[in-house]
Amino acid sequence: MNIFKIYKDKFILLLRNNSFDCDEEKVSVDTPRQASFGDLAFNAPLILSSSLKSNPLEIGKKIADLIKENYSEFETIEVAKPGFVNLKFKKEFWYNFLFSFDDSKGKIVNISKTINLEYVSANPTGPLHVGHCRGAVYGDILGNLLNFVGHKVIKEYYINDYGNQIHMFAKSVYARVLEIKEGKEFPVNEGLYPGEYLKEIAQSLIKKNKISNFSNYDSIKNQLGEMAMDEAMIMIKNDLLSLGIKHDLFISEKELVQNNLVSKTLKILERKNCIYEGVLPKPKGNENEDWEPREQLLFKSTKFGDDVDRALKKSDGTWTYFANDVAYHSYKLDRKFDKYINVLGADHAGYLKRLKACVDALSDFKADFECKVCQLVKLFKSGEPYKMSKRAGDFITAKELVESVGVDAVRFMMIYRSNDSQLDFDFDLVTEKTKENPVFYVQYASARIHSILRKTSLDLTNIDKQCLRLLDAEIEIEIIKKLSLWSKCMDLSAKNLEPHRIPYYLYDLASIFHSYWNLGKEYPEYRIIENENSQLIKARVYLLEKVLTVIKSGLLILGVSAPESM
RNA sequence: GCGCCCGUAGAUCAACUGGAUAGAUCGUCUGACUACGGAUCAGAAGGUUGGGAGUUCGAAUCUUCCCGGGCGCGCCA
Repeated sequence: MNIFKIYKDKFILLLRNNSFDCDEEKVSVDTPRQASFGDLAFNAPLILSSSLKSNPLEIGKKIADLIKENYSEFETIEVAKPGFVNLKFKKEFWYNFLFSFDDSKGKIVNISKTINLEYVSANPTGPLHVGHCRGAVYGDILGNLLNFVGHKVIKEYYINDYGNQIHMFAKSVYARVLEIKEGKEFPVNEGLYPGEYLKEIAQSLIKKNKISNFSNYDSIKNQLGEMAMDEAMIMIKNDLLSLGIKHDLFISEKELVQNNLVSKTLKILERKNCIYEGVLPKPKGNENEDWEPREQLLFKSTKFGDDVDRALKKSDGTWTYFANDVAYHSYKLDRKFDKYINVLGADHAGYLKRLKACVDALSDFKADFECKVCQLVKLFKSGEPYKMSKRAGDFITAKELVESVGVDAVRFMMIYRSNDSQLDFDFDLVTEKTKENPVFYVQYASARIHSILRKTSLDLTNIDKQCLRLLDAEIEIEIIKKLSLWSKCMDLSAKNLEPHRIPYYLYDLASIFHSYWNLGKEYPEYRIIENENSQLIKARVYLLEKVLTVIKSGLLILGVSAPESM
C-alpha cells in the first residue's frame, strides 16, 4: 500500500523499457516539499542528467511524456527545476485508494526476516529504574513495529547473573536477613547494595523457609544467591509488565559459563587467529593510580575497527564480562537469525565497537548486526530538573514512574524522540489533559471518532464506492493523502529502526482530524452527523473509520491504549 | 587525550537518510464557545540549522577544522 514504493517501481520499469538506465538506489519517488507541487515527486531527471550529460529539464520532459502516455490516473504532470517530475493524482485515484485502504494486513515488507532483538538486559541486582525505561520502551516498540510490518521477532533479555556483583548482591541480602531476624544493623560502606528493595527480597526468603539456618554465610551463600536472584528477576519481570513489556526469552549468563560456552567460543576465535596474550597500553587522561602493565588474554578487536584490543581474562583467571558476552553472541549466531539488534543505554555506548567486532569475527562479517543506543533521559518536574539524590539506593523506579503518570504516557513520551537525542521527561506535562500533551491529543482523537461511530452506528462493510465521491472538500482529500503516508511511515520506521516516527505521524493525523471536526462549528455543511445527505454521512464516517483504524494500529504498536471515550 | 551522541525559532524537538520556500508544539499576540465532545480550532510574529572551509546541479544532513553540552574510557557488570 506504499504508493511511493509502488510508483517508484512502476516508473523505473517504464524508464528501463524506454532505454533509460537509472540507478534504483538513487532514484526516488517522494512527497514534494510543497503540497502545491502535487502528490509525487520523481527525481529521475536529476539523477540521469549526469550520466546522459544533458539538461535535466529536457530529460524531465521526456519522462513526463512517457508517464502521460502510460498512466491515466494523473491530473497534472509537470517538470520543475532543478529536475523533478511532479505528479498530481486525480481525485478518483484517492477515492479508489480510500475504498481499498486496508491497514489490518500489516504486512508491508517484501522479505520477512527473523530478527533477534535484545533489550533491557538490566542487572538483576535491583528493580528497574527510570534510566532503564527508555531503552526498554524503545526496544519493545521496535519489536512490535518489526512484527507489524511482517518480520518475526524474538524479544530477548540477557541476565547478567554471574560475577562479582552477584556475590555482593547475595551478601547484601544476607545482611538484610540478619537485620530482620536478629536486629543486626545493616553495614554501610562495605560495597553492599543499600536499596530498600533488598528488605523485601530478604523478607520473602525468610517466608519461603527453604533455608533453615542463616548462621553460617559460606555454607548457604550459593543457595541464598540463587534464591535472591530469582526473587530479583520476578521483581524485574513485574516491573517490565507494568510497562507493558514481555520478553520471549531470558538467557542466563551463568548458564552460558557453566555449559563451557565461553571456552568453546574462544577456541573458535583462536582458530580464526583473533586471540593473543598481550599487554594493553594505559588509557590516557584517566588517572588511575592502580594501573600497572599486565599480560593477559586479549581479543584482537582492533582488527575489526575497535580502538584497542579487549581483555578476555582477569588476573584471577576468570573470564571478563566481555568474554561471556562474546559467548552469548556466539550463541545468538548459532541460532541463525537474519538480523540481530541490540538496544543499549548511553552508558554502554563505548561497548558497541567491541560487540560489533566480536560478531564480525565470529561470523566472518556475515551477520547483520546492529546496535541502537538510547541517550539519557532528563527528568523534570514543574519545569525544573528533578534531581535524584546521589545517596546510593535512592532512585525513582520504573514502577513508581508508571504509577504516577500511567503506562500510556510513559511509553508514548519515551518514544517521542529520536533515540540519538537526549530526552526531557516532564512529570507534570505527561499527566496534563491538554494539547500540550501529545499522548492525550492522539487519544482524544480516538475517543471523538468512537463517539461518532456510536452515534451513527452505520454498517459500512458494503458501502457503495460511488458514494465516496461526495468527499469533495479539500480537507477530506488531505485526510486521505495523510492515510496514504501511513505505510510509508511504517517502512521508514522499520527500515531505519526509528519508531519515533510513529507518534509524530499519529500526532499529525490527529491534528488534521481535529481540524476537520472543528470545521463543522463554523460551517454547518461540514458537520459529520448533523447532515441532511445520508450518503455524505456514510462517506464521511467511512473516512473516519479508516482514520481510526490507523490510530488504533499506531497506538497498538506503541503499546498505548486507544480509548473509546475519555 | 581518545571514542560515541547531540547542537535547528525565546523553550522542547521534527525534517522522508543529499532535494525544491527548514516544519510542529509550548510560550507571545489576535480571533472562534446556547458545543455532531471547546480536553478543541483558525490566524500572526518568530531562522545566516553553533562557527569556518570543502565535496556537487543541490548540504541541517556527507568530509574536515574549531566552539559548546552529554555519556564512557585496562581485571566492575
